[in-house]
Amino acid sequence: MMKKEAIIQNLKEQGLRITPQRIVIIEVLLEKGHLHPGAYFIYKEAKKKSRSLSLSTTYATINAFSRCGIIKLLQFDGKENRCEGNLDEHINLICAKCGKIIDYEAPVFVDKNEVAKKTGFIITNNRFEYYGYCQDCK
Amino acid sequence: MMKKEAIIQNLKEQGLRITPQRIVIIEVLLEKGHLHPGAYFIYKEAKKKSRSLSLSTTYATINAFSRCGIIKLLQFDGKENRCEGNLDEHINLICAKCGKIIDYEAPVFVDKNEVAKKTGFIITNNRFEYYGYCQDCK
DNA sequence: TTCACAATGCGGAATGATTCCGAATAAGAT
DNA sequence: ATCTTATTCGGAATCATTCCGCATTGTGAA
Repeated sequence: MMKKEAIIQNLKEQGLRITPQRIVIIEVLLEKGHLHPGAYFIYKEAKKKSRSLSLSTTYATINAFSRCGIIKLLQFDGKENRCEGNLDEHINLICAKCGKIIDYEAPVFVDKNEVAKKTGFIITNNRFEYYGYCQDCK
Repeated sequence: MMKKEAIIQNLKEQGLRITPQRIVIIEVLLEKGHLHPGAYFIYKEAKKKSRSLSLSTTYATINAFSRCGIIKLLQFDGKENRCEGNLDEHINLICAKCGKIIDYEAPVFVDKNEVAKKTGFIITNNRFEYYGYCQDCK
């Protein structure tokens, strides 16, 4: 994940305004990003620093950051969605019991040009996950 | 995907009862499984054959089939979940515009034993997806 | 075949994370 | 300092899915 100043610069270049709310959310993402935090967790953490922050602003900010490529949203049905700061192609190991998400660096050898040639499908994004049980829960 | 009789046999062995509702849903899955249908689509199709079928039964049945390993559920936040009959490890190409899902057979070179050794994580299930635009939508 | 009973089906209400709304506020350019 | 418009806020709305209590029905045993 980028440094705070670089993120702010990035947002400015994309025409987004830098607000106190967005700054505290950036800080939370930098401090807790490795936990793959959900919106509510981010909201709670950020609210400690900026008392008047609302949940809907947190959602709007997360979505804006995702559109800008600052973070990636991991969407789950029935459960909370989660934020990811590691934008490199990797596999997420997701514990079915405690919900912990572990980044596992492993190159996935798929040739995107070959996918396009075979199927006509243009790849813009990916999602690789293994479900199971983490060390603590198995 | 298995043949109808094999699926019924499989369900019986796992202690599930064979009801008319379940039979028509099996039929729809066999006929339309390649479309990766959602619960509502399955409900609509199955209702043509069995007039009194309810949506909640359709959900319950899909969940039961998923638990029995007949199908796999692809869960999406905000959108409908989708059913998958292809239980082999493969990558789904998901069109961001029309929602079409294409099966792409490609071996993923991850050694599950090595994952367990490195991280202590026991893999039970997987989800590999590429998002982008299909031939018709790009 | 009938019986018994747990599994299943049903419709409708509840759920809950997320989005939407309109009015108030404030960031950033001139 | 002023103006424009993105952003914020709280609460209401959304919507796929699950839950609820009660009615049916599949299935094994008698």
